[in-house]
Amino acid sequence: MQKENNFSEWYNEVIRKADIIDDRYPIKGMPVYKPYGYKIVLGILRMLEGLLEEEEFEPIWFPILIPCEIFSKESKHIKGFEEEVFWVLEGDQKRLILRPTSETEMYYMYSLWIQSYQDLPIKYFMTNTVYRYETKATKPLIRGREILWNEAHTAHRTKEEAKKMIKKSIDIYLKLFWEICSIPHIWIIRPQWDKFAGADYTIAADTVLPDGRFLQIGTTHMLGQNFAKAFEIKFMDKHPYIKVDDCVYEAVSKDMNIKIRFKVQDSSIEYEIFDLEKSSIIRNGEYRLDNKDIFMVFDEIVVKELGKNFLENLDRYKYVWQTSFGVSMRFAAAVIAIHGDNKGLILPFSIAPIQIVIVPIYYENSQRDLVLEYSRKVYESLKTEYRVYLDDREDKTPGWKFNYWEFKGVPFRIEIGPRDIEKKRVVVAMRQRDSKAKKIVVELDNINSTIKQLVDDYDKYIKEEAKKYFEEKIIRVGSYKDLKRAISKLKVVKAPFCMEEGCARKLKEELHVEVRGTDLEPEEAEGRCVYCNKPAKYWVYIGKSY
RNA sequence: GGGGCCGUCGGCUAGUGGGAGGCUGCCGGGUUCGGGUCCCGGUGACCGGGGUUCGAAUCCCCGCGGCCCCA
Repeated sequence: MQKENNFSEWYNEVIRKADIIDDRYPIKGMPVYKPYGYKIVLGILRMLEGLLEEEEFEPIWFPILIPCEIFSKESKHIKGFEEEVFWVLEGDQKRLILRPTSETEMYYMYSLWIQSYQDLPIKYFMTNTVYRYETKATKPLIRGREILWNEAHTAHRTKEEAKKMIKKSIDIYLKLFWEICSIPHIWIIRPQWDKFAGADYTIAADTVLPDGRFLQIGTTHMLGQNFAKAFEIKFMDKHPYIKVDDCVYEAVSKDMNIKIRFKVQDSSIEYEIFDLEKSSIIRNGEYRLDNKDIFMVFDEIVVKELGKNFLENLDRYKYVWQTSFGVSMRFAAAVIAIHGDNKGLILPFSIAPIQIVIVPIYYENSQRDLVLEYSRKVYESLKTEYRVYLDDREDKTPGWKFNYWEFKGVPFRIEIGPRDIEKKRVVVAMRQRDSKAKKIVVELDNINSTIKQLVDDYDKYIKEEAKKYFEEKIIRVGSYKDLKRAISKLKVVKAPFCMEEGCARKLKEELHVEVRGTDLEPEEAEGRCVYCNKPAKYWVYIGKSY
């Protein structure tokens, strides 16, 4: 089983043999996730939930079914998804769908919940399953019809806040992807023709699998006010008048360089309009209050004196700004595919279902009890801090167990035999890429502190390996010839591009590659488009993809 | 959306019109145990439905499922 030569075969074999999935369940694209595999996926999702909760997101649950009228509300959204939803019949009527993503069902309720700016921001997440009717070939964890994932949905008062949330989502995912799981990846702004249906723009994290294909492991969407308008998610905003003193209020327009100041009296309001540049009063006046709300009178004065444009937010009944972002179990596929080797899985320490396995070794029955007792002691001393498993099966030889647990990607193995008991030590073996485990003799007395150190070493080791791998996967090319050669060598490329959709389509037809998009800070290109030879606009990422 | 290939014990596979066999796993026993011990015995399958035929795992049709290629 060669990972480099035939990745697809390797992947299929590993996920079955390592007890990740059993795909014999007879529905296309719906395999069973076995405990070992499910624990990996859950471990990742729990880490993510923890990170979200640190940022004051709250968990929430919505139903799995969406009435089709609600689903259809945002026109671009439904266009993007209508062909790939599962219908649920009510009687013989197609009225319900299995959610393919939760924007519509959530935002239907958001419109009921949000009334005031004080209700904002809303930051909810949901770990759930979504359903997409895939007709093409499916692949466990990578493309299925049932997707386990975590989606977060926020609503904000201003565009700026929403933008900040986009940035925050990237920070959160960066922690999960790189710091915790050591998956190298790049953040890419998707081209307009490839954004999420209903979004203003989409930013996605892409990694590259060993077969040279991009795999999207996380996405974050600026939804703008598209869903807000479709679902009427409006709120009464804070008035723009700032109280500067007793009975004195001010409003400022930086665009117009103008400030207006109100002084509230018993039955009237005096106002002064300043030119901020010249710091002089342009004009002033007085208005009768007539028992009206002072802020309504402020509005009247502003409109009359300065026009509706003075404060763009004078209409205080506004649509929210929204973002949504998600990470699916696809990410677990990246962890398996990128770290694994020809001996099976290699798992990041923090998400490994079993972090340390203890293998007792003995030659004759007289040693057996002693070794097992010693092994149990070591097990007890480690189990509060780590997920440890004592493999005391007697029908398997130590050599068999070594290979078995290495296949499953257990980071550390502790070998305990008669020699170790004598010397009050253990042998710790660390999972290594494509070679036998690295063995380290550890004194029993400082086993806990040594393992702590070894965890750091292990983490650093898989990060270095992954980084090396990833750096070789992305190649900068300037010509079509080089692009073609790179693709044939199972790489993805960064190339100058004209940014025309038609050009991207032709590239897809000819080389079956996709234009994935630009860097977050798009890198301007000076030369010619790698395909059509017209002047290039930006360097973009191009490659085959899942 | 279009095309191709495929489906045999739990897994891998041989058999292409007339005996369903091997390896592995699993169960029992013995032997081994610091890198997948070895031996003996047992267990276990033709994806579902229809058709052709004296006779079908094998040929034909439909369905379900898998893999690959093209748009």
